[in-house]
Amino acid sequence: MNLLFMLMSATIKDIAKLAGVSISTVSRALNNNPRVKKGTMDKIQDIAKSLNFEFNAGARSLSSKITGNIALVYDAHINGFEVSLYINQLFLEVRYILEQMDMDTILLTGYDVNTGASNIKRIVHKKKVDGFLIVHDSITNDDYKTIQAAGLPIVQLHMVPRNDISVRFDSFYSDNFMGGQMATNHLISLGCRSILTVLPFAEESKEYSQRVLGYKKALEDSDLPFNKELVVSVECAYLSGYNLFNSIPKIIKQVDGIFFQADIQAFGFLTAARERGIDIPGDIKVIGYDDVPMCQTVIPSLSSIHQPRKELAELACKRIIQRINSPINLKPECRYLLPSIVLRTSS
Amino acid sequence: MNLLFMLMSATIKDIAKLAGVSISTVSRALNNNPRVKKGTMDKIQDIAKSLNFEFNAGARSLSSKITGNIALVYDAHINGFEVSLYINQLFLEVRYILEQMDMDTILLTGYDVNTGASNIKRIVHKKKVDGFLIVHDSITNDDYKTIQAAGLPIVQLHMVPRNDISVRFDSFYSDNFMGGQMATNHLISLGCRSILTVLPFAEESKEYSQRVLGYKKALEDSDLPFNKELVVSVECAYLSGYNLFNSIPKIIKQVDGIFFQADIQAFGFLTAARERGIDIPGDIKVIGYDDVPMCQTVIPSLSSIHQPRKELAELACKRIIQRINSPINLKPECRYLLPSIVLRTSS
DNA sequence: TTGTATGCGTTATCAC
DNA sequence: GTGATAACGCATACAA
Repeated sequence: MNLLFMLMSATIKDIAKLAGVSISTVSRALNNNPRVKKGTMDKIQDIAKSLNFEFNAGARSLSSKITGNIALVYDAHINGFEVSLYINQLFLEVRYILEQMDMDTILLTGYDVNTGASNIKRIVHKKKVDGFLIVHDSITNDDYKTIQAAGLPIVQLHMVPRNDISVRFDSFYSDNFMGGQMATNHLISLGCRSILTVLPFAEESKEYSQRVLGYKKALEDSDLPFNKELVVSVECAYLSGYNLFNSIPKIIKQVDGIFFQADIQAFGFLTAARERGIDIPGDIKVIGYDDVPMCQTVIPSLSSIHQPRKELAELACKRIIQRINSPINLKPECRYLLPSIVLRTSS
Repeated sequence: MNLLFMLMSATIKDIAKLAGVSISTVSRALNNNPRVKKGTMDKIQDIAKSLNFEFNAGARSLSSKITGNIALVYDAHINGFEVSLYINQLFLEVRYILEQMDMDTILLTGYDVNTGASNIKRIVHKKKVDGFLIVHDSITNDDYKTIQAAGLPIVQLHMVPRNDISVRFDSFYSDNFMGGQMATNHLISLGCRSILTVLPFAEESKEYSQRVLGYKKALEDSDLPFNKELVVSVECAYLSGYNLFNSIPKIIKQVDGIFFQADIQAFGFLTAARERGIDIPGDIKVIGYDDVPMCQTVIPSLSSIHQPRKELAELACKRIIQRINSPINLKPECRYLLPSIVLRTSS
C-alpha cells in the first residue's frame, strides 16, 4: 500500500493520514519543532523516511520563502581555456560544498549573451533562490540593488568587481598582489636578478594588474630596479609562450627568471626553451600561476602559484548559508586569501 | 507609486489592481491565452513589463507543475583534467541553449560523494525540475524509474549508460566507433601501416572500447593486421604520453602512426619526440581526440577528432524542451552523432 | 471576453 | 502538544 506513495511523492497530508495526526503536527515534526512530543515526532519521521518524503519545493517557498537554491552567477564571456578551467574547478568545489549543506545550485550567466537581459533580475523576481554567489566582475549596480532590495544575501567570489564598490557585501578573493610578490620573491631568492613577467592580455581585469604590483613590490624590497620592458602582455595561449624567443628575443636573452601569470604560457615557453638547448632552471628559472593539473606532468614540471580555491569556495558557501539562516546584521566581510607556492623542477 | 512595485516583485494581484481587471484575466493575458481581448492583453502586458514582473516560481509550480528548471546531472567522479574540461565545455553549451529557451539549470551530481544518497530521488520528490539531462553513465535503474514514475522526461547526453538498457529514452551520443575509425583511416590514408592507439585507463567506460573497435574496423577494411600489442592503456596525462619512449620503446620503434584517444597524452608524446629528434609527422604521424583548445597552439599543432558537442547539446536541449511542452508519446530517439576530423600539422 | 471560487502543499496563527 | 484554518501566488473549471 505504501508502494504507491514511495513512487508518487508523498505529501504531509499523506503522512498525516498514515500517522493519524493533523498536517500541522506533521509539518512541525518534520521541521524538528521541539513542541511536538518525542513519540509522535519519531513516528512521523519514520513514516516520512519510509516514503522517501521530501518537501514540495514550490509549496514551501510559497509559504515560507525558502527555496533551498543558490544562484551561482558567472560571466558568459569567460571562455578562455585557462580561465574557464580554473573557474570550472572552482564550481565543482562550490557544488560539492553546497551539496553537503543541502542546497541546490542554479547555474546562470549574469546577462543573456544575445539580449543582454539580466538573469539576476529575472531570478530574483521569480523568487527562485535564497542567495547569490557571484563569480563575475561586471554585475551592474542596479542588479546588486535588486538583490539587496529582495533581502537576499550576496557573496562575491574570486572575481573582484571592476567598478570597485568598496566592501558592500561579503567577498572572498585570492590575493593576487601577494601571489605576484611571492612568485617574484621566490625567483629572487634563487638568485634571479633580471626577472620578466608575462601576463595575458586582459583589458581591465584587476587580477593581473595586482600581480604586477606584487611583482614590483618584490623587486623594490630587494633593491632591484623595475624595468617596464620586463612586463609583457601576450595572448593567453601555449603558442605565445612558445613564441617569446621570437617576439622579444633581446629581452629573453637578458633575463634569468620568468614569472608567467598563466601556466599555459609557461608550457609553451618550456618547450621552446628545450628546443633551443636552454636549460630550465639552469639558465632561466620559471614559475607559473594557477597550478593547473598539467604543471605536475610537464617536463620540467612547472612551479606555480596555487590559488586557494578550495578554501575560497568553502568560506563563500559557509558565509552565504549563514546569511540565509540568520538575517543578523553582520558586517560584510572581505577577505583576500593567500595563495601558496608549489615548487617543482622549473625553478 | 510604481517604484515600489518595481523593486518588490509584483504579483498578478498587483497588476490586476493597476489594470482594473481580475487576477484570472491577468493570468490569462500573461500566458498568452487567446481568449483575452487584444486591448486588455496589451494593457496588462505593458504593465507587467513596466513592473519587471516575473511569475513566482513556487506558486507557479504548485499550481501548474511547471518549474522552469532542468536538472543537469553529472558524475562527481569525473575529475580528470581532460574529461572535466570536455564536460565543462559541454555544460557551457547546454547552459547557453537552455537560457535561450527560458529554462534554468540546476546542476547536481547523481549521488552524494560521501553518503551515496541519490540526488535524483531528492530532486524529483521535491518537484524542483521539469526534466533530467543526464551526463552520467552509472545512474541506477531505480533512479531512472523514479524519474519516469514522476512523469518527467529524461535525455541522456554524451555518456552511454554502462548497463545498457537499450533505448528507453532519448539519447544523444558522440559516435566513438566512427571516431576511432576516422582517426585510424586518416592515418592509413597517409600511408601508415603500423598504427598504435593509446587510450586512458578507464575500467568500464564504453567510449574508449568503442573507439578501439573503430580502430580495428579501419585496419580490417584496409587489410591491415590487428596486433593487440598496439593497443595500450596508460594514465590520462601528459607524462604518460611523454614516457611512451621508455615504457614501450620497442613498440614505438616499429610504429609509423599513433592515434591518441586523449589529446593530452599526445601533447606529452610530441614533446618527447621533439627531444629525440623524431620528426612529426615525418617519422610518425599523430592524431588526438577531443580537439581541446591547446591542439591549435602546440608545436606541431595536433590533428584531432572533434566531438560534436555543440550539436549534441542542442539536440538534447531541444528534445527535452519538446518533451516538456508536449507530453505526446513520441518514441525515444537515440542518435550517435558523427565526430569530425580536424587536420593540423601533426599528421 | 471576463470574473468567482477552488485547489496546489506548506507554514503560521490561532485556538483548545 | 495538537488541531483547525488562513495565507502564500498562480491556474483553471465553472459561471456570467
